Amino acid sequence: MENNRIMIIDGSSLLHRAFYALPLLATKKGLYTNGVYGFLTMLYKIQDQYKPKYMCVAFDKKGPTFRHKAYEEYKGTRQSTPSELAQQFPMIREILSYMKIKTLEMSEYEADDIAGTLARLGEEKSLDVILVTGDKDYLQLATDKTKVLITRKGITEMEIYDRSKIIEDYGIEPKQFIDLKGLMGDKSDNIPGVPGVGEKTGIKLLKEYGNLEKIYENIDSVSGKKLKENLIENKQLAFISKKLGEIITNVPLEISIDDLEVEEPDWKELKLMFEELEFKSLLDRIPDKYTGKGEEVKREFKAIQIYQNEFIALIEEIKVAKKFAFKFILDDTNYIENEIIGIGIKTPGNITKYIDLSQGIDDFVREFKKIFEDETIEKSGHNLKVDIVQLFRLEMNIKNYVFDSMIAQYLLNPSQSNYSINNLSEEYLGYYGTDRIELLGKGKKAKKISDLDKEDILAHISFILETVLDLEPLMVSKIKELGMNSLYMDIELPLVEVLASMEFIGFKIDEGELQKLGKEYDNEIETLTKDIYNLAGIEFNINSPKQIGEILFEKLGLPVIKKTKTGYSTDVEVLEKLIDQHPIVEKILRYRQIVKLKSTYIDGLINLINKNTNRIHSSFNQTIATTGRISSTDPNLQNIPIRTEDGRRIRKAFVTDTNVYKLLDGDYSQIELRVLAHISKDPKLIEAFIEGEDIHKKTASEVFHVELEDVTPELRYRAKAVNFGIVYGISDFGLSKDLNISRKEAKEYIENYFNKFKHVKEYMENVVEKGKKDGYVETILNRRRYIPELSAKNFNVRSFGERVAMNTPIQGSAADIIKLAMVNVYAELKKRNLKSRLILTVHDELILEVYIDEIDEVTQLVKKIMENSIELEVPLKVDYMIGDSWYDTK
DNA sequence: GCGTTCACG
DNA sequence: ACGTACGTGAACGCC
Repeated sequence: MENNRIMIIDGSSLLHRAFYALPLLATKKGLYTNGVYGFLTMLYKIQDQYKPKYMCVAFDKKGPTFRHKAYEEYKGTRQSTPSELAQQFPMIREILSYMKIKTLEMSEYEADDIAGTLARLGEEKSLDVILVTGDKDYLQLATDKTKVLITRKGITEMEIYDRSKIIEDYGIEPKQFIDLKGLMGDKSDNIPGVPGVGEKTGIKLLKEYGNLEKIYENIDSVSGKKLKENLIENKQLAFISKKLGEIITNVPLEISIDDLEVEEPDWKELKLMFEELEFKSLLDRIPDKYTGKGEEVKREFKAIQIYQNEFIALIEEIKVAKKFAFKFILDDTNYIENEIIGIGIKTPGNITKYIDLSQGIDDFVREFKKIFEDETIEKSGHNLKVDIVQLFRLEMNIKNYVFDSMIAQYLLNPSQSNYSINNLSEEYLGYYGTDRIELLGKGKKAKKISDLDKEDILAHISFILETVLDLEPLMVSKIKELGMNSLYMDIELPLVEVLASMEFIGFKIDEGELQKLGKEYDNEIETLTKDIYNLAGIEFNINSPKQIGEILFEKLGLPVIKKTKTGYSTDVEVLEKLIDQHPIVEKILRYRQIVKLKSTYIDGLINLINKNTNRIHSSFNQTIATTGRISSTDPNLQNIPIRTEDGRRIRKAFVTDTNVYKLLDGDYSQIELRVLAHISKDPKLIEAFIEGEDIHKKTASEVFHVELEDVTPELRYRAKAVNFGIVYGISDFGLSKDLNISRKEAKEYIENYFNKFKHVKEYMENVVEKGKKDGYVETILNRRRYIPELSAKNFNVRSFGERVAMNTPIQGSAADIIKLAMVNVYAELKKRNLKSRLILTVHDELILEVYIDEIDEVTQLVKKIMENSIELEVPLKVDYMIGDSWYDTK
């Protein structure tokens, strides 16, 4: 800071400008942030440009000012600040405090008076003064030393004025702007001025006479009869207006310029704030070392490496403690087959021990197997699924694991996007250390664990394990407080091992079948490509929606049905409406379909077949879906095609291990509607399920007022759409789009439905109300999801919250139920020592590889467990199929 | 890295 | 009047 500048910002003005310049952005939690974001963007921009030595942000203070005393109507027409903006004032103040930029406010004075005063003080100290604002009134403060920086449009453009620029642009001195205000007034502040005098006339008068006093001294010589009359009649108003418009420069501030010197920000707090507000681009401004790199950790973590001759001592330590936390160190995230580099083990109160396993693991396994399998010793960890997979690889069966901090946090807040150990330690323990991503970097530049110094690995592993043990009592008691102990201990925690097992076993793939299908798809793609080029009369990239748009809507002149942010929409919905208009449309639809199958499901799957096992080992994530569902990646096995025959054939490649296994696929029938019947206690719905009726048919009969036997397939189809809509938190718009009917008609369907299923309607109303009151909604087994959107002012955000409130207990309870079934199936198979095994779940479906001799036993067992893991007001029904491939289990 | 599209429940 | 179905993941184009 070699310069001598002071920058004074009108915070109130700038936040207003930013707020209205940007669309109403909200975070996932529903906090509005657009004003704050725009403010910071501007602040950083000008700070980078001018690098002031001193900075300060002035705010208006609530309550009347001396101007109100002088003139009662001052700012009388001012609209009250919308709450979406009002809530952003505390946010920006908090951020400024972390940036170590002083904020000032004074009762009875406005921000501009504070700015004017500081500008004067700055000039007296011979500083260059820069005033930043969105308010033109500041121009009166400009001098040769004081410059005014005014936002122009949006948030990126600003214009700088000093005295000479103002004279050049307006032809009057800055000080004369005060007189100008007296003449023209200010609508937004309800300053009256002289009627009929605007900026042009005002400036003309001031150029001629100099100031308000001189105008009135020479009033007789003013030209224009009407103008002269107005001036005479409103003399008093003019002088009051001038007084109101004058920014005063002698506010009794209790602070000196020296107090405003810019300091080093509190990076740690700033980072947390930017993360909470989801300001990703601003996070780049946080120096690396505060985003968590090595030497700057607030707490230092130590571990010691031990060797084989110390195993006995460690085992003794564990046996005494009856508890330990552990984590494997792997050289990559593909943990099914990558090298195990080491393991960290920590017992409460003792230093973390690290064992290098890269040179040989057998001795370790021999010594520690009994420890991991000892039911009297508790184990804890973070993201234990990965570690349990390692134990499976080493043929160890973990027993009595009691805490996984990642899973615990997911239950406490399933909406979180990052469950890293660093996040948890910051939130619960107020310290942070070095977690994996920060140690290794991400993307292409990512290092390998094996490239790291031993010191870093030791610090990393001890950070994790120490944190886990510190978190455990805090998080467990929180979970108990919220009534989720059973959900945690009986479902989510045991499920970790189930998922680990499913990943470890994998799904056997017939690669030849995929290759064969791929060739068929390729042939068709080739033909389609030629046809499309011919029909278009030009070769182009059919994979580019942009180019398709150009061909269809510009070259071929088809009508535009809908637009996206970036141009024409060309999605299925649009293309299906255009299908009769040009033969190319049908070809494009078909092309899209086949290319999707080829690239995602043929090429994508082949890529992920494990060469050693000929199996696909997907990852099942337990902490992604906010409703409680499990998700699947690399590959996603939960969206393998089924709806069209062309796609469904992919499932022929999903087979069983050798000839001694078959696939068993059991799925819940209508689980979400059954859950709805249970939680709404709707008698009609409950009765329908108890009687075993076709629920869509029954719905059709009720909604369309026809006898059950008169329900046509078309009516049933519509009723099915209504049922889906109910589960999703229905809207007439959504239903009308789905069924291609008018909104009015859709609305009637919904009204009819709610008239017949009155308790469902009540449930919908009650759950939204409960969500608004408590801030969260719950599933049958007390899984909780917070919905801050429910208290949003914005209609769309709030409506979204309401649909989420209606849907989450339904989708989430269904997830509870299938998870419970998975845990029970897994345990029972183990207990009975069966060879059959669970390999996949698809939300309402369980897939097992069943040993041939066990088919009858396992089928009955799975069906029974799935149907009886929980007792509801309605029966649960499971349909199942057995086959040699997933295709055959239809 | 984001937007579009499309696969599933 | 607002502009919307709920929950996911992968491939691709484009900047």
